[in-house]
Amino acid sequence: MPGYNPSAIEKKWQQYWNEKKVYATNVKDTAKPKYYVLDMFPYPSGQGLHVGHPEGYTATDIIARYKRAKGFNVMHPMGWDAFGLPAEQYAIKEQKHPSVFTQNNIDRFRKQLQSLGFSYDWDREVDTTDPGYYKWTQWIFLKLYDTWFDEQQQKGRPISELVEEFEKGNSEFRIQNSELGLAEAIRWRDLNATQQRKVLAGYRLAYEAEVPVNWCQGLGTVLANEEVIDGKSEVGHFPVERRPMRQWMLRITAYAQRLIGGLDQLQWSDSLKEMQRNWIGRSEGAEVQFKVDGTSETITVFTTRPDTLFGATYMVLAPEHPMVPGITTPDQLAKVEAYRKWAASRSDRERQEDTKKTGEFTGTYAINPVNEQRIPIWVSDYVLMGYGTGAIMAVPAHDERDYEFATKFKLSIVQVVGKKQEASSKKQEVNVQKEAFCEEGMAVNSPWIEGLPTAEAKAKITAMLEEKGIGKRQINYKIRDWLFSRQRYWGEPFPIVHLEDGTTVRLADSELPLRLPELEDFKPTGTIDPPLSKAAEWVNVHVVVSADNSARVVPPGTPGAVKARRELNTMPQWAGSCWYYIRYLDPRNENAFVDPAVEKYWLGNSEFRIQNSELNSGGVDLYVGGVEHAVLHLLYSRFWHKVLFDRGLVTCDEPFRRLVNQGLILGEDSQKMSKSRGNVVNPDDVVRDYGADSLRMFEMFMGPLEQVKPWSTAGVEGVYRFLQRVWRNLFDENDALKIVVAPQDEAIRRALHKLIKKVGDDIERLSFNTAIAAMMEFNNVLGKAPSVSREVALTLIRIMEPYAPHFAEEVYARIQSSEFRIQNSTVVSVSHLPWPEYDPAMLIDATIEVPVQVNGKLRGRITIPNGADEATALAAALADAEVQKHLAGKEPKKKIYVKGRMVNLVV
RNA sequence: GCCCGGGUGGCGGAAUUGGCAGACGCUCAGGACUUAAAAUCCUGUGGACCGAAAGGACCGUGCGGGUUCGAUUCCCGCCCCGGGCACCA
Repeated sequence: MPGYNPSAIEKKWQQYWNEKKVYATNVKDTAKPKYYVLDMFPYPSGQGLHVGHPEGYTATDIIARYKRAKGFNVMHPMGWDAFGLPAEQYAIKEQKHPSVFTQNNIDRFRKQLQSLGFSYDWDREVDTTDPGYYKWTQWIFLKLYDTWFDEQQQKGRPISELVEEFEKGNSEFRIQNSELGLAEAIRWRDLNATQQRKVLAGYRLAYEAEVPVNWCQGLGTVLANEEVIDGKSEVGHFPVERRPMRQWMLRITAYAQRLIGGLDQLQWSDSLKEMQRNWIGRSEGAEVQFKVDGTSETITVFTTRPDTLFGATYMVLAPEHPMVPGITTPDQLAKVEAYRKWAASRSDRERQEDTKKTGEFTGTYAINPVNEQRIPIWVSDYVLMGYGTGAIMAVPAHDERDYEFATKFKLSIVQVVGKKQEASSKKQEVNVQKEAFCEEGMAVNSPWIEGLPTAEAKAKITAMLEEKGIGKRQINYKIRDWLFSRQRYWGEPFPIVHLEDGTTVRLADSELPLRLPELEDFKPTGTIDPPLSKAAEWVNVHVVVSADNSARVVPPGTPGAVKARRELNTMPQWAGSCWYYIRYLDPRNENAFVDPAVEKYWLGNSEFRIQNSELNSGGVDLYVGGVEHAVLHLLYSRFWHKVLFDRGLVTCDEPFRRLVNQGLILGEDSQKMSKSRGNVVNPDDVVRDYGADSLRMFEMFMGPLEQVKPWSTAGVEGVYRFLQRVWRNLFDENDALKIVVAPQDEAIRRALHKLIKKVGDDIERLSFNTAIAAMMEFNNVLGKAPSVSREVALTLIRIMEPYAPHFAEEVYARIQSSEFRIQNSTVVSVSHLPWPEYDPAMLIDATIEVPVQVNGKLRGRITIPNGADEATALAAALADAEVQKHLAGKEPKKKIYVKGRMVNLVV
């Protein structure tokens, strides 16, 4: 059957591209500017590909193909984030090893992706479950383990440098460890090895801690804060409870300021940056010390409104605050203890759902340091131990929560902020007895800062507190350290062993990868013991520990060997995806996680800057993926990257320079696609019925990439018809090429040059839908032409290639073979043609049509020479019959000519 | 409650720097081809008004106001939708 037939051509070209490695990247071709375009790492689920996947993947593929044609060295890889719960749970159910299931899924996913004609360099494929990959995940973990954060320099430094600082006895680096109760004057060399390890453990970016964690019984593991939504697990929606457990943590809080600051230079959407800022939650304020009346103790509170200090009429401690038992009076003790028990029994969920104020009076008073007033100290669970100091000064006049509490427990409310007086406006009443006034304004009833606007009042009172030694400026963050261990089998094992003295040491690099033990039964144990506890032989080892605290596993009886137990937890799924974009650059390197020269070219931010670009081109140039990773992957990954940067292992400080979130594709009924609604579209079916090129084109034609939009089968047919129409403009009813060698008429050549410019500009700004519209428009014009020249045909398919690569390749091959035989040895591909240049002169028409308005309303059109001056244009406008009619003989009092745009006459 | 997006025909959307609102596609209607249908091609398709017709005049980008010769675009106030955060002091 003649005509455009995708099923007959697509497989053929996919195979050709694969065999000839048409899209392989030469990483060392550093003479060219680089462009790194990345898709978010897919989890190869058993469900296979969803129509949402090709949306982002087609967008990046268009960019990749376009940039190659523009002379860039393009990195466009794909791989698998393959560790994780679904495969493990399925494997348990099916009594198979998860690796088998994972490999099957990967094969299916790869096949599906290849059926869409993406120009990935498949030789760079990575798989997080491959020991050749996770060796380096473990290696990076050890870099975190071997790094401490220097607050002064705001930078991660090698732990060996901390040891040097300790050895020097530098007073700025006091040896601290609460467990050991070390004295001020302690010298590093006086500590034994165990003590030294315990001290260092308190500084490492990867550390173990006994903390209240999110335990999810349903998943049999703990979860990070970011993985818990409304008290339930993000995966599977199982209930999550607070439970103290010893777990591995990553000190992401140390990087809070850098993670916020780094956002400014990124080309990300405002909403995404805002989500990260909110999650990190920076608050500027002050810490203030309150004396406890009748004792020598002080309570430190954190406030963002130090200007309201004069309005603090009581104080609240979190129920878990360590000072509560000590300060509670004997007659209140029973009540306070009962309250503490009750509060402890409440889950996070209950707390979130029920925000009614509860609490008890401790019987004790504090002294407000600014006015010496005695204020009662209460205990209430509306103050959280995990934020600030776990204690607040309550200012009910200017804080809604405090107001609610004060009203309920009949505590006094004193106004210390009023509305700003503005000369013209009437003074509006603020009645803090009726309602808290939480806005900024002007300090009142506050001797030190009377009459000052809020911002100034904050600054002044903070300075005064610092001067008097009763407070200081303080910045707090909401973000908590990242809980990094999981009680599951299918993840990276920690390259860590536990010694009998209760300390941990790392494995030496030469011990990596630490492979997962083969287990018959890798089900969760039903307790907090991870499945790896079942691998007794693997767990119990003998090691030799070197001076730098790294261990090598040795046979028992080796001189110097000591007993050790391996860490039983595994890493969370996020570990592998934190750095995959680096591994793609050098995926088979066995000696380094990436070759430094390769890293510098592809990610470095100084030497290979794109010419004439104001933007710093370091990192991945374009990253496309779903918004669901806003505070998970994207935060974790930035954190790891900054640590690697600090340690000199990568040369740019942000991994993803420009990031775009593709919008969700809804079902044809504008509802979320779901099996239960029966509105799920399977890409395989679309490819079968219309071909990959139509699927690709339609997904781009639906609307702006970032927007949520519904699927439309009629719309797919629309772009399919478009491809057929292009085909028919080039081939006759017997598929004989009908293009001619004679030059094309000028009107069409002009339209073509405009199209070249339009499509290029639109791709640059990711406006793929308008580029397709322009191609359609051009093709409509072409269809009316008596013939199509070879030059026009080649240019058109070159422009279409990023969108419809199989189509373009087929047409190109037919044009080629009609003219000369293709040598078998050379790889011929339309993708090797450079992007066409447009001739600026061809964009300018000799005459232009300009609308003429009278009093702002469109009344006529004039045709004038392009570039005509104002006088010419106005004369033409005034001479126009329609315009004359509306002027009704009146002389315009104002004549406006916007060059080449329009004329407006005002009468 | 707070923060960030957004609101344009029957539908998806376009209008890039304040300058012809509705490009392009879908849908629908009419026509050509055909014994017929499909496919294909052509014409029309924001609303309402006057006119037999050619044509003419009006309204229109969530709502109300403002700036401007001119506003989908800028400013103020409000309504609605989507997303995020939420006792974080």
